[in-house]
Amino acid sequence: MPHRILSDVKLPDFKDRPTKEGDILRTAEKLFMQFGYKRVTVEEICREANVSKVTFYKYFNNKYAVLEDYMQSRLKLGMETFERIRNADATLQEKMQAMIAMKGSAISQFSPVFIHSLADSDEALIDLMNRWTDMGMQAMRQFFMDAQVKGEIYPEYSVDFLLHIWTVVGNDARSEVIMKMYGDDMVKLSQDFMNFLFYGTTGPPQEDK
Amino acid sequence: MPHRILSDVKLPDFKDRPTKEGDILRTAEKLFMQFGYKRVTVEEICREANVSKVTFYKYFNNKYAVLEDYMQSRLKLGMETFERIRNADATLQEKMQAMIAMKGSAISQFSPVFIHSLADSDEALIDLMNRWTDMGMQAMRQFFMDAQVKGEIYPEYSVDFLLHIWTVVGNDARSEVIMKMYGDDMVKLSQDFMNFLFYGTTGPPQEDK
DNA sequence: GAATTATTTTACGTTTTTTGTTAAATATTA
DNA sequence: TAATATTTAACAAAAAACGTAAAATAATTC
Repeated sequence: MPHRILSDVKLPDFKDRPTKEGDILRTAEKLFMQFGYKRVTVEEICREANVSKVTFYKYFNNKYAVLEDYMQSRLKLGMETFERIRNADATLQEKMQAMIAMKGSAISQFSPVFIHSLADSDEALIDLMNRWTDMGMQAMRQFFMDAQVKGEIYPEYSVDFLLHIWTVVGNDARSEVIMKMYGDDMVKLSQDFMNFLFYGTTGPPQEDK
Repeated sequence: MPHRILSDVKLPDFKDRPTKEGDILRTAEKLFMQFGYKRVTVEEICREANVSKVTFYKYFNNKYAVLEDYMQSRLKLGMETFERIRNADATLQEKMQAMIAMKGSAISQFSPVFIHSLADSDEALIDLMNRWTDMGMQAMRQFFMDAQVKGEIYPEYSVDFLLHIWTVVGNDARSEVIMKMYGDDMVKLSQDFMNFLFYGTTGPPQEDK
């Protein structure tokens, strides 16, 4: 059931939500990803999001409600986006680039810390998330294996190593530090990351365009 | 003032401490780095370190005492080690490899999260740490700039980008996931990381030994 | 510009978490 | 066997986080 143009792919974030509620969700996402669910307090979310506690409790019953809301949106959007990229008419490199350029590199949607912190939360949520994560990892593994067979990737790396690096660098690509560094020049950002992923510090071969 | 053989360089960890005290320090380090100082509780340190609370309070007055102890050792050892590598008779690549192979990649001694979490702690500690961090970053920047001039590094990358990637990948090199992945095959680990840093997924040129 | 709605500030009582200590039981080491 | 180290369990005290209320400001809408 393929196809759509790759540049068409975009992950909408929570930007469609009314400001304050969106601020809360975006901030919670950031904090959850970095520190896990439990370590983050609602007071902290409020502080970081520039939202007062009253406003918070106007939109959400408690921290857990934010988690549910966040997970639901992210999973839905993430799955759609990933499938589109997967089925797109494009080379491996183009697809990887699309995933990086995308806010939240699709495949590493949830940080290890976050996943771990959910150990004793709602069963249904965890299951859903695990299924999604597994599916993503599986697909990514396939990407890398194919590319290795085709000789596009150095065959000595273990697939697990590549998978891990991809996760780490992917997560980093949307970190605050990087964002500040590149402003909104997402093109340059994803270019640099792609070059680095493919060619390391040595940089791309010189016989370019 | 230079010189010593590079392979001579090793960062002793807290291994010289009697078991339980060492366990506490090592565990605290890991947790502090990942989550910052404030978010970590002494009960958590105890749990992770397999040490009872009474034993903890036998060796340390409180969490802050652990922090001080940890910082002091790390800074001292880190500075010595870094200086040795810096002054060693070796190529840039060899030096970088040495830093990665070293437990704790010297330059990115302290995680951003940890540093940030110290915002409202003891002045003296913070100053010390900042001086050390700045020094390290400065030196690393010099490394990269030199290498770029010499053509060893793709000149299109900004030094800030390289510095950041180095920090991220360096931090990752000692993450749990990676450790589990490589067991204790530190040679293969640092080899893979070096290859990746220098040549990306494409891997090293084929005219090898 | 008046009325409505959204948001913040402050304050507070309640609940939960974390702290640090005690005493007794169990391992470990010399 | 004696001395030392460590753990378990229980606990009071302190600190942190929760969730709500009332009144004051800000922003929006009509």
